Amino acid sequence: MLKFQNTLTGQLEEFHPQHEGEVGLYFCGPTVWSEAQIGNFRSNVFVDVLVRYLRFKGYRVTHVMNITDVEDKIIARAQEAGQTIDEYTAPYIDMLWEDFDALGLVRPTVVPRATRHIPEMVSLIEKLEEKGKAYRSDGSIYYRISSFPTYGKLSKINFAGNIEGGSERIDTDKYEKEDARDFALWKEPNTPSEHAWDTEIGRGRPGWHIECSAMSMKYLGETFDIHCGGVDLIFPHHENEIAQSEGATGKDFVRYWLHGEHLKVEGETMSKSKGNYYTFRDLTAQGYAPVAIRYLLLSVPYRKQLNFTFEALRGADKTVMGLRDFRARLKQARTEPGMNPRLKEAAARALEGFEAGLDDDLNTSVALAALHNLSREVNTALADHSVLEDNKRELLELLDRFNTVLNIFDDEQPEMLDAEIQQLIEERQQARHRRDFARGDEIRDQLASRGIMLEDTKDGVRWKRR
RNA sequence: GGCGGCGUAGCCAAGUGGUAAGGCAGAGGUCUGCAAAACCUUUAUUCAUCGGUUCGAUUCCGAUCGCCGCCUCCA
Repeated sequence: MLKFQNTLTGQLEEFHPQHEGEVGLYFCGPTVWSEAQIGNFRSNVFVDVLVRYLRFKGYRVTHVMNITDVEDKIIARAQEAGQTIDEYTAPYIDMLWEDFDALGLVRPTVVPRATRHIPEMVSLIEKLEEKGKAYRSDGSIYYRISSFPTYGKLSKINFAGNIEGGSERIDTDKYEKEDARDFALWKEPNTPSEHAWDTEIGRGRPGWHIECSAMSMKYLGETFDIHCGGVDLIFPHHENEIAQSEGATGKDFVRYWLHGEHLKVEGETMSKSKGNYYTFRDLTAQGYAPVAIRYLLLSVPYRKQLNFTFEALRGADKTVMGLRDFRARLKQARTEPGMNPRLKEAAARALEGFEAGLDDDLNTSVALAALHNLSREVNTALADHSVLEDNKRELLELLDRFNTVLNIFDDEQPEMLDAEIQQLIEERQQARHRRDFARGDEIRDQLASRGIMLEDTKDGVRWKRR
């Protein structure tokens, strides 16, 4: 039984989608004004595993990830560069998809862009105005929080006590707001020349929060199943989404709120000033494999802070290699007909452990342990040739099933060798038959320098690319 | 100041009121012409510290120390 820790209720709850067999899921995607850093990708990997596991369980998933391509910083920077908003954001969006592919992230079903959904936002704001939940001030439109009594239910922030303590941070003079907590739904242009949209509610640009409310409800309905994001979005972003959406529809907005924890780097906050700020490309440029980064990011349950260290990343790299070699070895194994009951049982146990782990609020650590235990048992069996034909088939199918969720085995293995390399391997075999080990080692080193690692076995020679 | 999370072997970490998953690294061994790979064995009497509750706590409670996050636009 699949269970999630729901931020809204603070409880571990059984998951039942509102429509049998179908799941609507929204993830607050990136703001495309700079290159994303690895912490962003931890959230992406979390959502990726979540979507993949829901599909593994047989659900049809509509996976929506927005792109915030309009925002004050974007408007300002585009203007500085003399570019349109689309021109300014295009390279960051291209980079996003390259990183997505490299990390093996499944593409979302729908990727709405804020700039393409201004009418939806406008009509949502109009609806709020009609209901008296929004007001105009100084050319902008604000949400009236006093009209939404349950404000704070997601973040559990007690505003009665908080306003007193933290009020210095709110510059009440700057905004003509009724209440310090009120937030902008629609902002008037700062300057007449600034990029803005002419709409029924005036000239301006949307507030950040309204984007997600408008786009999620457009594609998933007024009530949908799962909304994900990083913990930092709980307040105010998701709290405001609830206020806007529920204020407008009068219905529950989201049934399960799941929030991913942040990343620490070498035990500290990642920040540019500390020099420990890394983008995905920083790591791949240092030679770390994307799949190793993926493995490290998914190896710790999403609700736990993950301490990102280079030692751990190197470990992840070795681990992924080991698993990949394990599958390749199993694939190449020569087997006798039949089924070894011990291994059949091991496979069943692995599947059970894998599902039990992921069912428990997506505990990937436990799921991976099940895979590693299977790997050890099968490796042992491989060593004494007790893997039989039916086991091999069943185990390979099982690994493929696991991989639909984990996506850590890439199929690099049986690509065609260059004829030249093939020939060298053949030549080495002949040299070894002549007991000419010097020549054999020479060829082995030659291949190694080209990234082809040889492995001598009783049955012949096995190779792999490194 | 208010609220929340965490502190488990060299590193990343799971976990539970009944005696410590998994990965990486380390040590020894098997195999091998040497390697590599693989396999086997091994690596925390102990879960930040100090108290308390309990027959029993790493797991519950309290205090202390340390780290991280949120408290208006940062995954």
